[in-house]
Amino acid sequence: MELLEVIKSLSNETRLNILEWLKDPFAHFPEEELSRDTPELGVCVSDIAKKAGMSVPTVSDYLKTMSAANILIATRKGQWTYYKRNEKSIQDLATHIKNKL
Amino acid sequence: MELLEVIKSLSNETRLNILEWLKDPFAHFPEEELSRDTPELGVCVSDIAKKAGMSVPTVSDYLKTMSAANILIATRKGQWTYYKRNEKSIQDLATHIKNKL
DNA sequence: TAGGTATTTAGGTAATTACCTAAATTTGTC
DNA sequence: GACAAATTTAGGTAATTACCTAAATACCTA
Repeated sequence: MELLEVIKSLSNETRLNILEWLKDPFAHFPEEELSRDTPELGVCVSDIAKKAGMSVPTVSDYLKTMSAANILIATRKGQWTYYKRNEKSIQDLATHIKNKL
Repeated sequence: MELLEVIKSLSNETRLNILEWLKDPFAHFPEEELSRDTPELGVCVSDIAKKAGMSVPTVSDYLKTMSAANILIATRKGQWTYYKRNEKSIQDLATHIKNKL
């Protein structure tokens, strides 16, 4: 785990919000958006961008940064890219801070 | 705890290094520097700046940022300001990431 | 009060990050 | 192949962060 990269990927309010929204997508995104597709893959870029109130390219880049840091998992399905949390990496981060930092 | 403020205070390589050096000062700073004063207060600004290879004002500002985020504890004694880790806040951060993020 | 050391504050420039719009790419459908 | 939708890439500007030097402040001791 590249601690600095992970921390940097979380050092922005919108990115931190996205991570929290994805903890419980049904609480944060309209049901009709989620149920269009397989919700276990996560939420697609444009739905997240809408929720964040930011442009799609900006949010696309945020999501890419977070999945490069391994905090999110991206799944391409057709023309959509879905993002969900990488729970293992998030727990690894907590453990690393607890024991090593 | 202001999660974003804490994360931002850690989102820099030098600041992250400082936090690690302070975990075991005797392993990272010359003994004669530490023993000049009461080591339980931590390490003074100029010793940390020397170790980091950066200017004193830059490091002074880094340390201020980290103690504003409550990750370090500052103690002024005479003309020196000593900094040590705030172990409780670091554990709180780990717990917060584990359970809430 | 004078002078020395440690630190902080001020003020500057360079690098990075935060966003945007426009253009290009990918994938699905007719 | 042509068109449409979703995403990504490119390229730009504004804001923030990363540093520095110089100046100011704090505290000690003679």
